Amino acid sequence: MRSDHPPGRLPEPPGPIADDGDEAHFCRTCAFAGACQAVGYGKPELRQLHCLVEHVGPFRTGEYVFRTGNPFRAIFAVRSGTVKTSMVDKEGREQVLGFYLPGEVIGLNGIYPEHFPCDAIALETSYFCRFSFPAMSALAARMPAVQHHLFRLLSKELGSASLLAGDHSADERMAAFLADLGQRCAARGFSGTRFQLSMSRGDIANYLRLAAETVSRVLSRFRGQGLIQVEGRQLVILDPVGLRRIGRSLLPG
Amino acid sequence: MRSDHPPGRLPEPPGPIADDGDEAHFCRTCAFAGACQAVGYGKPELRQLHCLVEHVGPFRTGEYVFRTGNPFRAIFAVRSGTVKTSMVDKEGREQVLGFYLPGEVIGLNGIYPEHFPCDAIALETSYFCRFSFPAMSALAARMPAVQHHLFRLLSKELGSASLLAGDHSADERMAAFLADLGQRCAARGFSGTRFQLSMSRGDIANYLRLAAETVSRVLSRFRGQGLIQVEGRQLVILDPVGLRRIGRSLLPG
DNA sequence: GGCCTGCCTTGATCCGGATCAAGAACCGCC
DNA sequence: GGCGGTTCTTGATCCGGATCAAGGCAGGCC
Repeated sequence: MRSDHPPGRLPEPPGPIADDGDEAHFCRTCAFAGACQAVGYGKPELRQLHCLVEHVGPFRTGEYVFRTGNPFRAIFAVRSGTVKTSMVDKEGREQVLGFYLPGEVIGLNGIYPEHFPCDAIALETSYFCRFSFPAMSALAARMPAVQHHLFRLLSKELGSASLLAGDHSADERMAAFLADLGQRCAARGFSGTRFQLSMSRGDIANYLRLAAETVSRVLSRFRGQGLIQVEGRQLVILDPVGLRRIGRSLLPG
Repeated sequence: MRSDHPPGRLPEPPGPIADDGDEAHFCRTCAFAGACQAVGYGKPELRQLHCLVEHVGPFRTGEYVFRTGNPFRAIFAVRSGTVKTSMVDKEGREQVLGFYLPGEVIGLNGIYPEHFPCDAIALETSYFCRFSFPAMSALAARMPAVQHHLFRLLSKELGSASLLAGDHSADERMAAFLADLGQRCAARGFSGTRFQLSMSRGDIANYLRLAAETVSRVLSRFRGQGLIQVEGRQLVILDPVGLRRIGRSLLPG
């Protein structure tokens, strides 16, 4: 949801995710921050968690982090940048499954099939923390906090997957999408009301199961209603409450 | 997908799930059979897995196994009968999330929120194995096979949740639904081509994000095409290959 | 028996969003 | 600079499935 190069279009300061933390504190908004805290900083166990992490990147826009069918060996936490995951069905139609921001984890759906069931594609230059899954499982067995954290991550993703399933109007979907994105940006320490859409209209449409033209029209309508301000991929949410109200049937809580 | 009372409408013999197995072999088509095998029958660890299971039921048609908001303490494996899980959104509209057959597990989506995010309702008289989740986690920490099995269950559910998300025609959805159901019945040792729909047309429609009338029409059309035979809730799949072809874009594999 | 209540089916109509089409804005590249 | 490709926007038309409406059928209850 942000460019990792100073683009001159984003009014925020570089942001807290710009770099990973030092050895002691790990990535500041790391996907495993919760687990680390539970373990307790400074404990030897934390060192073990750090040991199985590998920093990978950069992946440039359009590059694959992993591909459908690749053997599942690791999960990835976004360190900076944005990724989309998508499947290509038997008819060759793409199906966007999700967008992931810094601090979020991709690859969990590869555990069961033991191969990644989807592609993960960088939407802008992106960096990741790579967690070897066998190593992580082994560590989880010795550290209940890590195990529980993994269960939680899986379960959380399960919850968000069922949200998109409902039959909702284009307006509801779009509003919920924007409100959710804003909220997730805010949770990562960015502005929750002013951010970049790093994905194309086509990707948004595909994700929301709409046509790209519909996405365009709804955005225009929302702008006309004073809910948002859009200029290309730069977005400002003017009325978060209104947006949230429109999308409330899809939104958690 | 079957009645647990001899209904006289289902030509199959009582079926292998009619009762749980003995102490040593546990439920024959148990959701944790894989974990048990990995542990090795007869090992003391298996005894521990058995210890944390509690057999609950019967739940009569329409009764709740758990409700939205109930504190999450356990997961449930269906021993016999069928369940649907559903959420009620802020507008009061029901949203069916899934149907579960013997050997399948419900409640995993409660881990993260620590409360069940949905209702689980018996569609016919049903029995369950209740696994205390704290106890199960603790056991998982000591038994890698159990831990891995839990990860797999979660990840598998993640995969199936994303299937419904795509935009597919009513015919595709319906065909995929029937083919999937048949396959799951077969995997549990029942007939994969001749079974009871234990859910109403309304529930199917809701699950597939269609109107009940559409479900009715598609079933009639499929019958006309010689794909299936339907009489109330009794279903016979006449052309599994044809059905599978229609629904192939949604079906795994 | 008669009546009521769900559930299911079938027909008629309507509407939201897909699709088709055309043009605008914005690249990167030669 | 000019040019071709991609992305985005907006308008016109079309269609699949929702909605409205009516009737059939089975089970439960008085």
